[in-house]
Amino acid sequence: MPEGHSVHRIARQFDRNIVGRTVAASSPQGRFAEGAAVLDGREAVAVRAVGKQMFLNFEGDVWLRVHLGMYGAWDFAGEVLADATIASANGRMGHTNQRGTDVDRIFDAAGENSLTSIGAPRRTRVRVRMSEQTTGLGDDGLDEAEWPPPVVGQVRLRLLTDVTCADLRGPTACQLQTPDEVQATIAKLGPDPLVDEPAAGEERFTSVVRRKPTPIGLLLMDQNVVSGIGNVYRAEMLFRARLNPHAPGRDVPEETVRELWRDWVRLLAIGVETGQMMTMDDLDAEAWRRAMAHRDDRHWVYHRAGLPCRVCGTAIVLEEMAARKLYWCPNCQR
DNA sequence: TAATTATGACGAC
DNA sequence: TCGTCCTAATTAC
Repeated sequence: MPEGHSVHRIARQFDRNIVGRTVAASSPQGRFAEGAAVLDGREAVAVRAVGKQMFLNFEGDVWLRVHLGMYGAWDFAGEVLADATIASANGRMGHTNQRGTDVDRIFDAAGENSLTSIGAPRRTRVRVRMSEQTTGLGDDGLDEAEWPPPVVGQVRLRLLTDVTCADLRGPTACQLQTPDEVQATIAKLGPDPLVDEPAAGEERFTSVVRRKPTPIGLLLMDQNVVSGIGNVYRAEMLFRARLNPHAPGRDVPEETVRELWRDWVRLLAIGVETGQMMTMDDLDAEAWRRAMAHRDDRHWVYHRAGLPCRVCGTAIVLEEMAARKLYWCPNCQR
């Protein structure tokens, strides 16, 4: 269940581990058999992330478009070169675990959860979702692990290089596109701070929001207005701006709208760096450490219905907005 | 074992 | 505004 930061991190994983390699592609589940057949044997040549979508380019002008939706995820297994700036050795991407990272159950050479990799980029042997049948690990970690890894559950698409396995399950979209179709898809999306020039993005975002009668709480979630914001970032950004979710876009002061964009630039960067939707970044070092360690200490309002507002003590309200849960403080956000 | 939940988005009224 | 699709982890019974 990724918002924009996860997709950018996933794209980086593909850049490091899949791009530049020839893949064996298959659809164990069968629902993407035709597409997998087209990809099979091709070299991945580039990857792009825009908002919540990832585009993987293969030789021959073939593109794979993936949108994870609410429960989609990529599982990486085998030898995975971790990015130093990706603070964790990444296995499962797209989902969050209870600690709130977008990594789930990574097993290192010692067979224990490994959530930290600091320093220069390095090769990390990772294994996700060890089954009961998994035998003991050798000195070198996963020498005795099966290769390729056994398929577990509903795998829509498996991309296999000599050393790395990437399994896709549960995506809301997984399709092949021509270069023109990729362009058309991206053209419909609102600005993404990591794709567009921040200043240009700010202009686009501001001018659209300031024209609409739509509640700002809906506009932030509208991927045609701004890319990558989901239900968590939406609630948190509105609180950080002390903004009433129901305020029509055109009634929000221009400077406030610009500040919303700049806040998204900031939060997305932190999210990509840490792998966590850390929205309480204005904290001292100790509070930051605590927030990073405990998922429950990480948000101002998200998932805090009925709990006292961290600023004023008023009970956080939960309401439905466009069939999604919206959390906000009726006192702070007037 | 079943119900519930989830960080999305689309199409039919 | 509603129903629908995608899947697995967590919680309730």
